[in-house]
Amino acid sequence: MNWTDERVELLRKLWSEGLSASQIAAQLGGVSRNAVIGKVHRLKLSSRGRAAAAPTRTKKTSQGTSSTKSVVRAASAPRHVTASIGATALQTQFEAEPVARQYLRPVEDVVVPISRRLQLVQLTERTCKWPNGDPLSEDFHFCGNDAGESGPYCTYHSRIAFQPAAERRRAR
DNA sequence: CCCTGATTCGC
DNA sequence: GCGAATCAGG
Repeated sequence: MNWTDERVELLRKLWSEGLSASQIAAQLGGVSRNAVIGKVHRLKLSSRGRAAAAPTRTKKTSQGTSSTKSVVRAASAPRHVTASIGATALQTQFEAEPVARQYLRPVEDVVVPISRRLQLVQLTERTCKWPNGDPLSEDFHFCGNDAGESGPYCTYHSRIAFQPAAERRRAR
């Protein structure tokens, strides 16, 4: 994959909108998050928002005898807060979505414990793939909780998906 | 362990 | 210029 003008433009857009490098990579397709980050740097459009920082990194180049322990923290700049729920926020949207906004209220999660409300692109092999909502709706998302290694769902949804015969009779 | 971005450096 | 490997942190 090469960086066409269109792809670079999309990269710029998504990056400025606050999407993570991996999310951008997922939407661009054909590139890794590293590629995205590398490109972002080359385009000199890092920072994304406010002040960058003063890393003062002296890494690589034969790291053997290091004695640098300078810890000078610069004041963190005010962040552009994007609506998010959970650690890995969902900031994914394609074109349309100015409609219904979430009220950041976990109220509707009475039956389904806690959903990380992940978008399809951010599911990994360890995230619960239990779908919630109408696939045709903007609100569609996946549970996203830790699914461990034993299956496609988290412990909660595993029980629903793989109900013991006895329990299933009652549920009917 | 999952994830984030930042940097370096061989290609 | 590109991006994997690596680093540093949450």
